[in-house]
Amino acid sequence: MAGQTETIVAAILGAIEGGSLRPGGLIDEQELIEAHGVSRTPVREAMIQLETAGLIRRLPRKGAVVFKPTLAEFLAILEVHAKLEGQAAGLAARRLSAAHAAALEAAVAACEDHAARLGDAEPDRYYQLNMDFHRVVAEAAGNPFLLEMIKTNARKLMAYYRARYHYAGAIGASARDHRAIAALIVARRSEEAEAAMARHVQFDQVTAMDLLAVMG
Amino acid sequence: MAGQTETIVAAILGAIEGGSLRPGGLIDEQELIEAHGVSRTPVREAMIQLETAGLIRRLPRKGAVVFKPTLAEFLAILEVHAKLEGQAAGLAARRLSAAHAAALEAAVAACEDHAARLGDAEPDRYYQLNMDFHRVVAEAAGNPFLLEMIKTNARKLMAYYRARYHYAGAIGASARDHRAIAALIVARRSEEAEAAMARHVQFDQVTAMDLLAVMG
DNA sequence: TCTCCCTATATTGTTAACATGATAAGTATA
DNA sequence: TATACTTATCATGTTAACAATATAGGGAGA
Repeated sequence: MAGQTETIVAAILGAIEGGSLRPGGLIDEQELIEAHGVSRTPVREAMIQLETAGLIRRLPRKGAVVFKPTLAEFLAILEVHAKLEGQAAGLAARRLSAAHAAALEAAVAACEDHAARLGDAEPDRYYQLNMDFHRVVAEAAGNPFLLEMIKTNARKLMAYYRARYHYAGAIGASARDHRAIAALIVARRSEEAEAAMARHVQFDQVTAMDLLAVMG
Repeated sequence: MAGQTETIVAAILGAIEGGSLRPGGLIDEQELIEAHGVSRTPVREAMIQLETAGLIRRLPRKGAVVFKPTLAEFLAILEVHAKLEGQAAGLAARRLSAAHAAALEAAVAACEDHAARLGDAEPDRYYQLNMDFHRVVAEAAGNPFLLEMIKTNARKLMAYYRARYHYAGAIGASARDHRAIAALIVARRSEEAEAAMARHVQFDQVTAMDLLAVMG
């Protein structure tokens, strides 16, 4: 009967990543209690963990909501996130193992395949492929702390990433970026890989404004 | 009677930063309960927060200990930390306000003053001045998320930073670095400031090995 | 004397109940 | 009719007690 808090945390994280809990969405404490048959404490502890990680916010007497960054917060997180993803790509170029190289190729190929066969259709599925690509790069960097930070930040920006692929041509452009970045990593061109990844993540302000318009 | 958890968190953080709680040191739950006259829950919640932030570790049946990185962890954190501090310096060079410029000059001057008047003496006091310098730069970057990440990472590396200034000549070298970095920031030479700060933070492996030898 | 097993104890996760403070609703008065 | 005050309800932080589990220590047997 150990680890009820972790179960709740996993459940909430799953709901956030799965998209059933959207940024700004309320997390019903009572519902979680009944759904998992536990008391308030494990749920409460799970909330504290997620709040500390910055993934939810507990508003006084309003309940907990999934973190939904303001425009300023969004830009601030993105600024750092782009840097970290860039570092990951740069390190991956220096440390790429055979296994990671294979995984990287597979991830890029999957993105290209989606773009070629489906075009702009099924953006949510491409979102998953995109996640895979970035995860593989971060893992190939061989720095667990960097990986963890990237994961957490990505979750905060998730809703915007998701919305991104609803724009015409976005998926094709993303897949081409991925191929270019992967080529630089495989070629061990660390600094160029770093710069290319940072550029890829920190998309231009016009795109950012588009997304913010959609997300409200 | 609100905010007992926060009180406990602040107390532990203060003890860590003050140096009375060293990395690897045990955090006595019972002691905190008695010292603050609270029950287990607020203490427990404080522990969860600090563990999520990565500042402490809760070992099963061994109690909670202040996070003490292994060699591999230390290097991994430092690798990311240097990047983030570098970014902060680069952004500060672009965004420096008059108020921050004044604060920066004061922080650097304090470091130089210590080096000139005290030399290698009172390393723990210089440690505080060093913290001030890095905090000012991070604040001048104008990115609250970046600031928070740097703070948390710095706390994890704290013990090593502290030990660093016990080496002959370390304080003088640090103060000179600070002056050079500040000059680049004031001159708005963003990329050079970023590179200089990254180099300053990610000290060479020889130094790292020295510190690890001391810290065990 | 050494090893294995059993028991006692202590730590930790969990529960239910309590206390407090805020918000909302309803009523009364201007 | 609108506003202000009072009351009731609900959310939330906190407490104490309970339950389960692992570890350590002691005793017994080889």
